[in-house]
Amino acid sequence: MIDISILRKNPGLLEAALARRGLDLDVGAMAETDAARRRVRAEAEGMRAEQRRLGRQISRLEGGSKQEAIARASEVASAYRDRLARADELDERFTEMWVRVPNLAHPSAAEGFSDEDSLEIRRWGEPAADGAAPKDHRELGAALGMIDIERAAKVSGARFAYLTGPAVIIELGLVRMVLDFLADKGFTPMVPPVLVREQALFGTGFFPDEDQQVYELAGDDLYLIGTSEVALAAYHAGEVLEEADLPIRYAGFSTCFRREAGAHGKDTAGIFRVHQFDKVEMFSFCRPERSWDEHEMLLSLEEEIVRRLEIPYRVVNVAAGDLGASAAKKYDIEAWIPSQQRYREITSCSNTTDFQSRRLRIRFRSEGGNRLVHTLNGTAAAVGRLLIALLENHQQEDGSFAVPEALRPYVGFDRVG
RNA sequence: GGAGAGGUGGCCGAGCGGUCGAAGGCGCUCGCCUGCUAAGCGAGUAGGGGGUUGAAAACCUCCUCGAGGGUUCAAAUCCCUCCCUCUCCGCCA
Repeated sequence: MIDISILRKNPGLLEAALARRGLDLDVGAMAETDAARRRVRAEAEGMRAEQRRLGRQISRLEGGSKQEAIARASEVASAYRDRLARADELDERFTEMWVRVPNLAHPSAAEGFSDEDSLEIRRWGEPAADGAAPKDHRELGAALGMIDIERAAKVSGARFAYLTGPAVIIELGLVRMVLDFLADKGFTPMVPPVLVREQALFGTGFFPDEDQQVYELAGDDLYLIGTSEVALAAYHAGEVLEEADLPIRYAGFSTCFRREAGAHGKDTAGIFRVHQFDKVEMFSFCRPERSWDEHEMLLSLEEEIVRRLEIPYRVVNVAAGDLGASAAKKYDIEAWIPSQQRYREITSCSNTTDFQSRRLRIRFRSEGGNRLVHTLNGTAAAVGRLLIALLENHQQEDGSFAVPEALRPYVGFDRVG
């Protein structure tokens, strides 16, 4: 949710912002409904004030004059109820529209509407030439006893995998390496709940826009998170934080669940796009003034992790029209995938400014009143995709996999195969 | 899963149909006192909408005592549903 004052003071600006995202929402209807709801609510409140005045008199009256006053108050009360119902109705109609308005894209977000419009910022490392790394992660994973997709299909269907043997040790080592690295930078490690209420998903902006991506439990009003961002953001919902405590940074490790509805036929090979994977996610609550610095910092941490794993990558600035509802700006890191001879997304880092904190009511105490914090999130390690990048980029001529130096102390071996 | 007790401001905690957005305490802010600090004394201190204003301040007003409904002229207070916490029993990694 964005600050409503832009609708009241500068609807043209809002229209332009929506156009930049390729959205065509009826700003005029929003402004009209907003004005109507305020007018009607003011009328209702006037009636309510009168009713309360009468109520206070009644408590001091006796006998006949009391009965008379009660009759009068009764009339006012009923008129108020009608007006209030009308105001609630208008509120609801307005909210339905307003909730669809995404965050305003930052001026520095790339122009365009799809992933092809992403703006490359920089590259690092030497991409393996075609043929130099002959096997894809699927072949390697099967040959080295690390990934079993066929049996996963038997048990759970398409887009699932068993990680087996050395892959498990590598996952745990990777997670531990990244948590150590982040703890050292002031992040508090967390293992959050993976089942959350609807409110957490609405608060983070996944609802109503991306509800088709989210698994819902049949018997309970709970949903499986697609990223620990949801549980980490909602952790401080409704709270007033101390300014001196900011920024508050968490490193959440959790399994993530995604329905991948509408992705049929896309990335069907291997574990690039699966329904379940484990991930370490960075999340930060900070003062609004520093969120753009914080964004750059989170990106730099992501890059450092990928560099330590010696994976060639590039950083892109995602196009405004390709952003999720909550993000004002987003950087993706894309790893070089030799078998595909192109860069593929392995991390993503967003500044959601006050979009989530407004919905979740997360504020901080500051001079002159409480203010909304800014929230940011960034992938530290998406295990499945990192495993792909690691296997393909560090495969050896003899078909084995060489563990990158930085990871060796955490896994206890230096090669597989 | 069964039984019981609770959810009140930044925190603790009283109130159990009207004068209550709410006693008291802690914390915080300002002032006084004091070699310094502590203590003491005095004052202030919930959040969120809307209106008014060029904007702010000031002012007016509504909402919020876990959430949502209901009864009533009037609800923190009575009724219903749900959520959460605690205790006991059961079950369990």
